[in-house]
Amino acid sequence: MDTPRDHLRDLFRAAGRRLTAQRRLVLEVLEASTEHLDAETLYERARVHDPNISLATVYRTLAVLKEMGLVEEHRLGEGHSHYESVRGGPHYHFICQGCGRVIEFDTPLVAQIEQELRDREGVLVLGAHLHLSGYCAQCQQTMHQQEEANRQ
Amino acid sequence: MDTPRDHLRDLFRAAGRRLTAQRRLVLEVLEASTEHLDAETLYERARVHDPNISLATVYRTLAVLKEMGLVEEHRLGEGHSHYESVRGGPHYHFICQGCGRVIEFDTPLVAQIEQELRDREGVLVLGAHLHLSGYCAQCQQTMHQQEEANRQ
DNA sequence: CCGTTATTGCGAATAATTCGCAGTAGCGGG
DNA sequence: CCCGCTACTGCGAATTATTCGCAATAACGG
Repeated sequence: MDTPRDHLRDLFRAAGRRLTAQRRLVLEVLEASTEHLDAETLYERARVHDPNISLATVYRTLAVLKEMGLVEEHRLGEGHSHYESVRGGPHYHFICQGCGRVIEFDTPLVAQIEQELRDREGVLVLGAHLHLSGYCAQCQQTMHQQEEANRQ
Repeated sequence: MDTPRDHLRDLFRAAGRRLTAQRRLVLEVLEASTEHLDAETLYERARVHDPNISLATVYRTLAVLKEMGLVEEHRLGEGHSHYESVRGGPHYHFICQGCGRVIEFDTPLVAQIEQELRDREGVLVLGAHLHLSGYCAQCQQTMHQQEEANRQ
């Protein structure tokens, strides 16, 4: 029976790459977090376990993991990216323009859209990012209150 | 009866902003293109009509237009953004990881997803980006051929 | 036509990511 | 278990994309 670790090494071998301590570490840090981490945060957390790891390696590792489909990159409107390990099914994001809060959700309708596009265009869909934006319930209320205040 | 130009000025006035020649130009360049332009390209094209316009102004104008909802920003995996003037309905993108080709499409299912989220979370959805990726029909074929070649 | 002040152009500053290179370490084979 | 090949790493410098500070300019309401 395969241990998860062996399985991981096989994945790398199959991709013609080497499973290094740094790559394992980056992946572990990502999997240990439920949030989406940016490269800098990831770097800091990884450094706790390996003070010698470099930021460049973090970036290079993220690129590799992304290419292997183990990690997903999100660009939520800021200047930098956030990364997340791919487990469970795909899921999508709503980001509040007021407070920056991110709501994650899932829906089978995206798969349906992929299906449609596959049928219509003959494409092979490997990844899907759905990024809604607007205002969360809380911020909508805040805005209404401000409007009333301005009207005085 | 309003001319389109007057209408544009009103839009800016309503937002407490001024309609300058540069802003008009950036918008015109964007509307004249069917593709998504990045800031640099936009800058070059704008310079044809106004050699003095600066790249900083292009960026600032894009930020304003985006805030006003006249322009949409797309981050399709590269290091930089692409911009597109908002006309017609919303539409979504598939990008081929092989050749970089972008297929635009539309589907009412996204509106349905928005609806669901609105009902479930009480959020107000203002923008939706759906970004699928994978391989186009052509690149899939190319890949199969390469695989066979490697097998020899 | 005037005054206020948003906007611009310029070049410098930042932020995020990538690169070049010399040294290190995976891992397949003996 | 050791060797050799070469992918990978750390480092600091280089790029790329975008933003900022500031003095000069120009929109537009009155």
